[in-house]
Amino acid sequence: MSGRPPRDGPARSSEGRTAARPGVAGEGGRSSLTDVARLAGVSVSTASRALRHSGIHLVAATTRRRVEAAAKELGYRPNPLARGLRARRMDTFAIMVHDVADPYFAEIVRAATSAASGAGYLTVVCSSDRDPDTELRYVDLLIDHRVAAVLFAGGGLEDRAYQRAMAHRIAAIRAYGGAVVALAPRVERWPTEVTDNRGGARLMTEYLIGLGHRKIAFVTGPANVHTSVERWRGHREAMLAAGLEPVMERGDFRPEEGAAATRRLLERAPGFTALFVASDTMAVGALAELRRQGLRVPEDVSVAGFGDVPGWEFRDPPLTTIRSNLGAIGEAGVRRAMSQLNGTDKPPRVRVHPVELVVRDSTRPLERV
Amino acid sequence: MSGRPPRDGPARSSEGRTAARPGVAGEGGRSSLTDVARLAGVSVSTASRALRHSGIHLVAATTRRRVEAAAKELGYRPNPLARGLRARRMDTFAIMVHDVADPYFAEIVRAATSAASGAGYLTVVCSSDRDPDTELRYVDLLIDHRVAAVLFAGGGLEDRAYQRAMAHRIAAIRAYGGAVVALAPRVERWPTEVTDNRGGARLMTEYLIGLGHRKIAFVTGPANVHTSVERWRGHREAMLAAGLEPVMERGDFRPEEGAAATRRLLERAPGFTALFVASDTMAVGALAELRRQGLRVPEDVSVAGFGDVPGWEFRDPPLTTIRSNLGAIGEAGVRRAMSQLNGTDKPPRVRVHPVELVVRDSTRPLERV
DNA sequence: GTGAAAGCGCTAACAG
DNA sequence: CTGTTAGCGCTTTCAC
Repeated sequence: MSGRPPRDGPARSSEGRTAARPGVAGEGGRSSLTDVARLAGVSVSTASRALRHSGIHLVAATTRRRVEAAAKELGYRPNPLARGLRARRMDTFAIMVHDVADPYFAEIVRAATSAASGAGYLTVVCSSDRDPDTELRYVDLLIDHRVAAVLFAGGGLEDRAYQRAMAHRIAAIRAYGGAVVALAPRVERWPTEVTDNRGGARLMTEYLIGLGHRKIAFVTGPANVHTSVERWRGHREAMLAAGLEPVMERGDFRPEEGAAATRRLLERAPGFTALFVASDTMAVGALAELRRQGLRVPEDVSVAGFGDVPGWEFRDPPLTTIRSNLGAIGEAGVRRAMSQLNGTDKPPRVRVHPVELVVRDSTRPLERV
Repeated sequence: MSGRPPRDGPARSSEGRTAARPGVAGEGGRSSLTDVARLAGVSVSTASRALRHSGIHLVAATTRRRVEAAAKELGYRPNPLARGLRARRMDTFAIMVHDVADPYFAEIVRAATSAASGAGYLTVVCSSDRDPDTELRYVDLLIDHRVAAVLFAGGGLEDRAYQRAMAHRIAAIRAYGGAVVALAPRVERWPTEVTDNRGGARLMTEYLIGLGHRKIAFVTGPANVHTSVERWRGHREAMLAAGLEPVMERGDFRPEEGAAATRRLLERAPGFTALFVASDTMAVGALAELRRQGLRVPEDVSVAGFGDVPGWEFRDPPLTTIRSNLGAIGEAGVRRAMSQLNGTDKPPRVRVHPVELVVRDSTRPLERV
């Protein structure tokens, strides 16, 4: 029973290069269940049962031990493709983001891929550039590959045609037993793990008002992204509740656009003493623009962000912002997908993750002149 | 020939929910090659040939047209799992990074996933946290999944045990026809697309020397990462060539560590007039630390980075840095993998991508007192 | 408790 | 040029 196991399958010549070393893991999963069964002296089906349903007793204890020993000796690793073909579904996740290079999404991706790999799942990352067609094409590919779950990290797009097209695809995913999770607000009624966009925006606005600011300008994301809508809604509510007039401009979540929106605000509504940019990424651009125009932060204008991307506390000035726990959302998304897959998902459908106000140096009380 | 195609396979009850709508794409790839063949009135193998080898004429033109029409009518999409099982390899890429949340890697990932998807490939992202074991476990999973290629975006680790373990796995990948590409310096002799780390470090150092600086401090990455070694080497060469004494500290590419290394440098070798931090990410930390210690940039000390992560030109002060074209490297990596897969890869094995000196506001000529 | 057999969807000999 | 056959590696009836 020592040395190389017998193998009479169609051996490819190149296979000889890496000689099978029994017991050494990571040799590339070269021996199949057939090999294991043969070495253990049982049929393939028994081997399958022994290795798979380790909980239930479908197989005699001694047989199971023999199979397990054989598997270990051969360094057996099941072939996920064969399994997936049979099960009509792969043990693979996918995460859809608007832009992986945006630190906000990168952080979610980091947490999600890490959580998934902990459960032995690989994660496909799709960066859609916020383009509906690209996103739909990606989803088609994901369906072809029968991924177990798709996590949509970006806010939904408010576009009827896109939503209809997406609905068909989601039905297809569900049809083969796949799961879908939203990590940002969407019209579709999917299981959702989301940051408290509206509450966070309200919280920050109330904080600024509490500092004595009355003329507060606001920069949000694109009108067709649900996340932007929620943040704008929260800000607006707080402003109106305080009897203040909201002033808003939009960017597309990139620093350049944060700068451009700030420029427009400076022209359209000069004299604001606080600027709330509902995205840290855009806030960087806003700070640059204010500097360019000779305005000091926070002396001349207080600036607040949203998101609190880790590592950004090193900027100058350190930004007051709303901290969303991006890592928690990524992990929760994976857990949520898992529980859908094994049928243990429970209400509530939408789980809102609390945010936290982080006060740093970019905001200060309004000095009454 | 209208309406629902006949289908006598074992229909699952849930399948009725999304009725097959012939001609409508994206229905989830529900009809198989068997369905197409039946509709076209040919055998499965003929259908396969007609759809696959569209270039060569293995099939009569009329037959092909009939098959293509049937495929289109059914919205047929080949099942990559079945194909992969047969071909012993999937049409999927993987990219291994030290940390997806590091903008440096995020940018490479963005470019690579985008290039891959252009060719119809999905991309699995693995974030190893610079941990050899995590990385090896990931590679095992990738091998199980028979990914077509693995792109290693992070510098290799200088650890014999890790290198040996990796060598076995790479052999396994090659054994099934998979490709491997390095996007950073490594001891392993893989096809490589890499930024000019050494030349870039030399270039920046010469620039600083040209500004009149004589006491130049240097921060590089971890000693066991090959990228760090290259940058340190370039810096050292330029310093010695100018008859100057190099002073170096190490960080681990995170801002916190950039700050810590700077602090150590300030203690150990106070009085330097220029600080070259061989990573933009760490430079952010360095800037924060200098500020904390009351040193102005660039008045008191010039600071230079390495990498030029897009979007970071908005920081204060805008950083003088070495621009690596991260996007180009990501794309080149995918192209390189492709050419290995179809056997058209050509020398040179290592392709070095040129860098560019980007002068901004964080450096200035030394003022002779 | 175990084995034989069928089949997931596709491709590639091998005949004809 | 096209059909028949034989798997890729695994899981799951269905018998015994």
